[in-house]
Amino acid sequence: MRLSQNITKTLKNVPAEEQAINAKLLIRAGYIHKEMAGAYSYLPLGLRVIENIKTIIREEMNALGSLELLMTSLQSKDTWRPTGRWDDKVVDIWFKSQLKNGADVGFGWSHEEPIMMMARSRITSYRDLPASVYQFQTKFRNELRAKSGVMRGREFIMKDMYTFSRNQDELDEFYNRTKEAYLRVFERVGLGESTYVTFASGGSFTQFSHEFQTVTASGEDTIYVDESKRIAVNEEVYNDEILAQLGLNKSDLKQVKAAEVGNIFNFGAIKGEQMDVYFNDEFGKKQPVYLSSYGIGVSRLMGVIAEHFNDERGLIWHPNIAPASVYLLAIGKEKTISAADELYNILTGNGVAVIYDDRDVRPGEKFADADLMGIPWRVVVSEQFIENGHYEIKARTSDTLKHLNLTALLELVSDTKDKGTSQKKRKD
RNA sequence: CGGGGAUUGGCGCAGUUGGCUAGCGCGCCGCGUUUGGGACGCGGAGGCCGGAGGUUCGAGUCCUCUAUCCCCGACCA
Repeated sequence: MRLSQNITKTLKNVPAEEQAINAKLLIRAGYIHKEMAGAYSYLPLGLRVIENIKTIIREEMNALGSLELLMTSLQSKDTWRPTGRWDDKVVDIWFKSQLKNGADVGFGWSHEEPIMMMARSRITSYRDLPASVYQFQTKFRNELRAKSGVMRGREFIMKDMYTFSRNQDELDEFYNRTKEAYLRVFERVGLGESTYVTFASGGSFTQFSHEFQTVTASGEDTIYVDESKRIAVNEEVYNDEILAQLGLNKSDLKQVKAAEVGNIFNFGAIKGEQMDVYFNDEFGKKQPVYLSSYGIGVSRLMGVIAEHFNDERGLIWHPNIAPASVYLLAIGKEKTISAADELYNILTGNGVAVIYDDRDVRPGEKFADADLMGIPWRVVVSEQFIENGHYEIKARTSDTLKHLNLTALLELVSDTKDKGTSQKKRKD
């Protein structure tokens, strides 16, 4: 993209109402716009990050054999009746409204019940199982208090996956594969080292659910991390008995703040029984469908990453999710500008995402914006090096300047992104 | 939902014990000089002071109500 065409401008001042680092940086750099507390729009740059995160998740979910679909945001009251979760006293974060005819509708805060309703008439035989679907959806949750920028919104983007299984073993097998896939997702967005599989409350369904918690000072949860085992325990289930059960020693655990970026649930047969979703097994016997559900907060993930990777100059995106790989600018007049135009076309033609700062402003401003936006590579076309066909290149994370010819430049900026799932790579 | 803080051009802020055409910085527009880390000069535009009601000769400033935002806590399937 040409920066002269971008609708946003970077800001020197942050709106005073934003305290969270993620919101400050994302707003200053032009990634998001606040509509109201807990509701943010994704501007062109922000949307690119969201889409890049989604692409990674999509690849990993597809590799599990799950199929993408898209459910509705409007939900019927009847759908939620069997489990009692339409009741505001049971679920206190509902947004609700009425149709013109007076019928109640809810705005989806989860799609567990709706997916079961959908499955009821479609999954009728053991031959239909196992099956898995996922979606990227806007969820609505009427939080009493929105906070922390995009980390706890009333409207947010979530990837939710639902898997139907014939029995507990089959469910567990998928559950464990998904756990691995989730770890790959967090690895690929750059949070691998600071994200832990965390034992958390399983609600009324199982003893535990598994959360994926990223260590960050702005996190809302307190967890106890065993760094060598790469496992953590949420404080909500932290006690001697459970530590013994998990084989963890109190002395190995470190208490840290963390943000929940993913959560996976094992519902067993309960949802199927509650919602009357049964199938006939090979003996013609009626059996409940086993359900498991898997969530990743996509927009929250962007916030956590922004919180996690930044410095005094601004954001620092991992190459896999950055809105562009290269921030290109020319210093000088006609000659360097036309050389930069040419380089822009070459890079773009080679599939490199480029933010081309073609604005008529001084270099210092462009450097500052390149840093604030957090683009992995900064490429400068200048008179000094144009003669021998060299470009100046600098990584966002380093102060070292390199001078490379076109071939070397292309190689460098294309190499930083991974090319798909590690699963895919193995198959190749 | 309990407690605390805030609301004045697009953004950040100032505005004394109520007083005259509500200021400053950033940003924006025009002209010129500039061009390797957010340049400078000159000239401009832009404000129902969150909203409603009240006190007063006079309200950004005082009173009442209300809305919104932020933070701490509670909540978070």
